[in-house]
Amino acid sequence: MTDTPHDRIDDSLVALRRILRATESFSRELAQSAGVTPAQLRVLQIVEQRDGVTPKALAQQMRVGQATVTSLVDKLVAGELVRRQPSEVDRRQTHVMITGRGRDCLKQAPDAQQQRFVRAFRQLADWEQAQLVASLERVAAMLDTEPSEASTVLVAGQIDSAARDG
Amino acid sequence: MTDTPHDRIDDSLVALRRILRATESFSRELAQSAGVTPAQLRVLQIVEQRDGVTPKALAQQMRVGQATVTSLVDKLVAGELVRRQPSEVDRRQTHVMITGRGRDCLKQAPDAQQQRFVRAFRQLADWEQAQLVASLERVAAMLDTEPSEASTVLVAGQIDSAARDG
DNA sequence: CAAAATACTTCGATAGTCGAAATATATGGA
DNA sequence: TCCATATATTTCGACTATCGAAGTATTTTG
Repeated sequence: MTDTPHDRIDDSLVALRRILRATESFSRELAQSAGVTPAQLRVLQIVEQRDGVTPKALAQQMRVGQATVTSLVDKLVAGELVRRQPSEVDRRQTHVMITGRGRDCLKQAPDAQQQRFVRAFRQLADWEQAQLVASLERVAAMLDTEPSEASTVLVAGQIDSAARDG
Repeated sequence: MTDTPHDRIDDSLVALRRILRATESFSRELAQSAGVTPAQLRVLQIVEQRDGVTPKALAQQMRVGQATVTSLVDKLVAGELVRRQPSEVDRRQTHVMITGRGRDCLKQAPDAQQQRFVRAFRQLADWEQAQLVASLERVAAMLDTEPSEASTVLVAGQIDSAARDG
């Protein structure tokens, strides 16, 4: 037993995979209910938090090419969830700004999964919560060496509402 | 402090997001180094574990449409990583079988990220490992209500090799 | 001021994904 | 037996995400 770390690693990875899958599918649901695709939602979330962010910064934070960002922003602009505003300072740049409709879009997502998580989390004892956070952070550190650019909260809007109304 | 579960939930979600991102990008790297795309790799992993699996089962396990599976299997077949074999019993069905080349493909992936995880994990004390697994499973349960169909190990092939050679 | 760098968009290509329609086979009555 | 219905899969058409390369506009540098 002592010399079978294999099983535990295996279990960890299975659990990680479950987390991954749940989060993926949550992200898909959420995006759908908000009327945008997951990738578009990521952009929208970032733009909400860093209003006026440039496409380049978006690309870096999301770790995709600028061309991709252009195409995603195009779609959000078409849906009037964000708008482009040319920079006054450096006219090569544009700023991506969230619109009222964009904010609404972020707010109104029902997000079954996340509420479930939040609800479950809040029922844990204090020490359990603390331990869970510590464990998660530890795992994250084990996986993620990067300076960890974008640590945009999973779904910023919902956290507030879900965590508050208890 | 006691009435600010907000921060902890927030921290959890940030950590989850980091895990998610790390796993995503790991999955991409891995897939690339194996010469297939992430989605194709998922198929390959499942086929390795359940040799002769049908497209329908694949679709259910991966939670995508059958059309998607067809297209993914097409590509793997083109690369000779799997082959299709018509069922003898029910001739509507086909079985997807992994080839030698497919197995090689799964084995030879370098996977920087995962090795890092495995290495870090194995350096933890016994009780820490146990606790981490418990926490991960707990979080997975909190996120994932489903009967959790596909819990294919994250990357089956690597675990063996990485966990063994210690 | 000309050359090089930078920010962004456009264009063409590939992959994943879906739903609907088509095809082949199986099964269950009458 | 034969037909209607159900099932397994593929094909087809459409859309999104993504990339790299080329193009455009602007800034910085020498």
